[in-house]
Amino acid sequence: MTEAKDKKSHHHGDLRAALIRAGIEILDEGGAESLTLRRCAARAGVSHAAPAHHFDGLAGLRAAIAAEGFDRFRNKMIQARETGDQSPKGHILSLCRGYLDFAVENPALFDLIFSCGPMDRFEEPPSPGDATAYGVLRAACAPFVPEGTEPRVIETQVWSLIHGFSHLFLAGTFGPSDGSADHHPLFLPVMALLRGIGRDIDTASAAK
Amino acid sequence: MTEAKDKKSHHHGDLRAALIRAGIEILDEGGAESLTLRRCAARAGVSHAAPAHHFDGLAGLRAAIAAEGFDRFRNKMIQARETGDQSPKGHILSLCRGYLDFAVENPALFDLIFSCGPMDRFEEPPSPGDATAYGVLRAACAPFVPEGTEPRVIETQVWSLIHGFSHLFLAGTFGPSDGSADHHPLFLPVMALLRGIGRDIDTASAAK
DNA sequence: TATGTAAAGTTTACAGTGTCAAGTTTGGGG
DNA sequence: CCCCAAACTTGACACTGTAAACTTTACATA
Repeated sequence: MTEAKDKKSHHHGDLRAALIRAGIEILDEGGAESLTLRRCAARAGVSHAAPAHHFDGLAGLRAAIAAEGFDRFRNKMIQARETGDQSPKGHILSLCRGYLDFAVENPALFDLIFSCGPMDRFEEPPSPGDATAYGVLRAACAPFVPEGTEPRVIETQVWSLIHGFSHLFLAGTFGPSDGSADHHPLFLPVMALLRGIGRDIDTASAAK
Repeated sequence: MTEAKDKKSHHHGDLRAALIRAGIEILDEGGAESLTLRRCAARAGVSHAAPAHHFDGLAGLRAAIAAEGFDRFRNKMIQARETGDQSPKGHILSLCRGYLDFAVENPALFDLIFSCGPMDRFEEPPSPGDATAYGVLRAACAPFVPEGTEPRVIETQVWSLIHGFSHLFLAGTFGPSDGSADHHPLFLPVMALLRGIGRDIDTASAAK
């Protein structure tokens, strides 16, 4: 009856995917507070207890939505990386642009992604290459890693800077967003901090 | 009956403060999900509808708790600033240490602070001086602001970097926290990015 | 083909939740 | 002394997550 892919076709087709889709819609229509098991079920056209057969309660649904959001996040960054110039610096800057764009366009989903426990870790490298969102960042950072330095240091610097800016921007810390301009005027100046990336780290003067 | 400061002493003493206190306790015992109007009321020893006379619903209580948390946050940073060495760089590094410490020690409260809309803004300067949390940051950043540069740029760089690191650390992105060490091993290396602070900003190569 | 079985979905029920509308107590000012 | 408004209680309602029992369906197997 309903068009199903081919995954599981007992009754609904694939209710699991439908529930995740419904959840994401609800999320960016009404924010995090309005994400509800019963509402997702209603939008998917099933009874309120149906999701229990696919997710471990509301927490399970949120985790599944976060995983799907993480996928979209990765695709956004892959796409963003290719729009900038082809210099290593251009790669990183375009990546950060994509990061901020995704956060602004999907604020509730963005928050959820970082509220459901870690998706994947630096410790676990992308399976073949660039499979994970962190893998995308890692590849962009690679040219800036000095010999003998742990890549994670550079990656964490970039990641922290763009994530902090995006999160604070979303929280309204930098003032009301103009809405007109596609980006906050502080974006480029803040990213300029990455100029000094990859140099030696003087832990000596910072240790005390 | 109960010991009251002297604010309002109709029945309870000062229920408002008691509810905020109860809320913070509940928050770091059971996390954000367990913060409930009825639970706060019960812990404060009043009926479930009593909070309605002091806060505008659950959102109002959360906002009040966030405001109180913001105060503690500011005090933590003021205190942290004075523990480091007296160099400008020491000021900033100690401040960032305090930032991360607060986030780790009060994760739910930290999240709440940045989930209830902006507390104060860069636009509104600290009343006389250093009154707000941003004022503390501003003072620490002041020595690094080159002549003719907008102070907000430097402040936003520092703020974004330490906030992003703290938030990602809390989210578990950097892997499970050891728990043993007082800080994550990446903290100092990441903060080393601030070495290059205050220099000219080459918007030219970053514009494209 | 007939049948049994397990998954998928429904229905019912229950404890908590926020919120509103009343009622009740209390304290202080006319 | 009395009255009134603020502080608090009580009761109710809609909504939520969750668990249990029940019904339907699709598929494997005999």
